[in-house]
Amino acid sequence: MDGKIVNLRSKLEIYKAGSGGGNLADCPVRDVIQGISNKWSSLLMEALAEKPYRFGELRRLVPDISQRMLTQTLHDLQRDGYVHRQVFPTKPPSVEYSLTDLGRSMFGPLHQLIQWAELNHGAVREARKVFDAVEG
Amino acid sequence: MDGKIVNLRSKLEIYKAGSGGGNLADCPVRDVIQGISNKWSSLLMEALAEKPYRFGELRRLVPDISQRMLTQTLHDLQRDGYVHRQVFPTKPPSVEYSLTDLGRSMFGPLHQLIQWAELNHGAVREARKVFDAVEG
DNA sequence: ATATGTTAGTCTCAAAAAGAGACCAGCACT
DNA sequence: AGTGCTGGTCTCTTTTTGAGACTAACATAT
Repeated sequence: MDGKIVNLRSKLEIYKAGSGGGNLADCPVRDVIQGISNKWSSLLMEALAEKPYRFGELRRLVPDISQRMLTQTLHDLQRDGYVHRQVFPTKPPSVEYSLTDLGRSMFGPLHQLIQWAELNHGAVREARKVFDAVEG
Repeated sequence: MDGKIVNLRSKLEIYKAGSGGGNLADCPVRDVIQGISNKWSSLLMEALAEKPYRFGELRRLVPDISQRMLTQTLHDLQRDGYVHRQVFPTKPPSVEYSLTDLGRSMFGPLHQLIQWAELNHGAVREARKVFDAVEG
C-alpha cells in the first residue's frame, strides 16, 4: 500500500534531498530556489537585468524595500554568484551592483515566470475573488 | 540628475505597481510571484504536477513540511487557483489535491526555473564557497 | 566656520511568518 | 475498550522581516 508513495518519493528525491541522499539542507534544487524565491530577489534581479545600479539608485527605484533588506538581499545574491559588487573609491565611495554571467543565465527562466505572472495575474486575482466569496 | 532614475523607474513600473498606478499591494507581478515563491509552494507544485495526491500522501512525500504549513500552503495554492481540492465522503473522509489548468500553465515556467537550479546548483555552491572564504 | 546633504551601510527593537508538537472528532478494526 | 487512520486546528517558540534611528567621511552652501 505504500508502494505508490515509495515510487513517487523516488521521483521527488532529486528535488528533496539530491543525489547526496542526505538531509534536506543538502537538497540542491531547494537550496537554489530558496535563494531566489524570497520577497525581494526577483525584483532586484529584474532591476539589475536592465543595467547595473548603485545602492542608492536601487533604494530609490524600489522605495518599498527597507535599507536593511536591500543590503541583505544584495549580499545574498552576491554570495550565490548572481550579482557582482564593485566599490569605486570616490568621495563618498560608491558601490555598483551588476549581474554576473551566472545571474544573467538564471534570469532567463526567472523572466519566463515573471512574464507568466504578467499575463495571468488577472486569472489569479479572479480565482482569489471566487474563493474568498465562497468560503467567506 | 534624477533623469536616469526616472527613466528606469518607468521600466520597472509594471513590476512594481502595475498599470493601476496604485501602491505596491496592487502590483500584479509581485502579487503573483510572491504566492509561488514561498518555502513550500514550488515543492508541492512539483509533486502535484506528477499526479494528484491526498493530504497524507503529501505529508509523507515531503516529510520536512510541518502539517500546519502543508495545510496552509495548499490552502493558498487553492485560493490562487493553481490547485483543486476535492473531498471524498469516505470513512474517514479523504481529500485529494490536483493541479488546475491554471496550475499546469504556471508550472511550465516554474519547471524551467527548477531545471536551471538542477543544472547550476554546482556553480551556485561554488560561488558561495568562494564568497565565504574571502569575507570569512 | 557651521549647517546640511550625500554616500553605503549597521544597529536595535517590533511585527510577522514559520516550525514543533499536542490535540481533536469520527469512524473501522480487533 | 483500545488502537489506528483520516485531515486537520491550536498554542507556543524560533526565525525572518520591517521600520527607523544612527554612523563616518567628505562636499557643498551659507
